[in-house]
Amino acid sequence: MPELPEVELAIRRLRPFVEGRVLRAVARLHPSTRRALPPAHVRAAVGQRVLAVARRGKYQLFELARGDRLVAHFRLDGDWNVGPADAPLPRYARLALALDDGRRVSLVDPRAFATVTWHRAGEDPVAGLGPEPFDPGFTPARFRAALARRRAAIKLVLLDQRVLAGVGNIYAAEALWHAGVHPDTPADRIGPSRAARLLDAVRLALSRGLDEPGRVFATAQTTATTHELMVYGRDGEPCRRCGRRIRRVVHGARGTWYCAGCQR
DNA sequence: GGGTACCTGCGT
DNA sequence: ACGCAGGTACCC
Repeated sequence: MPELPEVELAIRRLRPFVEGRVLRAVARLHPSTRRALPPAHVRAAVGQRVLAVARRGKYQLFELARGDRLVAHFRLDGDWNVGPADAPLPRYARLALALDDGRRVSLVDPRAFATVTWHRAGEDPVAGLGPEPFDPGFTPARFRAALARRRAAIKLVLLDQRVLAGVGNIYAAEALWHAGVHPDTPADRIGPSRAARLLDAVRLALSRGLDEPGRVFATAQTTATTHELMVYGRDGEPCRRCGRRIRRVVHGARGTWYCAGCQR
């Protein structure tokens, strides 16, 4: 599932191919992309140069020459494929951008949940989105103040993109494990020191997703390699810190995995 | 705060 | 053949 780290890595791979290129055509290949991007918006985007690709949370912003933007969101399993424009489309291609150098960027998305939308210059396409987790201005005190306004389970609050941008189901569970915080803890009962620990844990969990795969990383209690998960999806397996069986519960129709031994 | 829709592959 | 998974928008 693409969360902040996977989206960031996808953008880094894509940038060399699209920055500076002109969009020659946009093909909408599925009802989902036809709904999100009507013909008038396709016409507005075609012919423009892509100046840059930026990320906000899990959103990808294609900055076009006239100041408007195409904004992509991978949702559950979107990804980019880059290839020659005359090659067969990849399986599950839902949208294709033809570039002026003969290449084609395809949005590959089996479940067709991903969206690409167009936004006029001056419009904020990500209004209401919370701070970036790695923004140095996002301090533990600000994080704690945001949590203090919420009574819901911390697991749900971490997923709320208005509180923090880019954390999804996987990294929320991972961060709570790193911080030793129980997922059902009411957010407003997390004090300054635990908030600071949790913000560090969010950053650690996201960093591991951004890291070179297979790199060894260590905490005080554990050693693991990057992209190895501590709790997510490990129902019934032993906790890597204390050995207790990882449990799975459901929060608002979404699985949460945690260790009852070391998350309080 | 919960419920539903969107969509398709996959596990059962 | 059935039903679940999941991020977000939109319903109340």
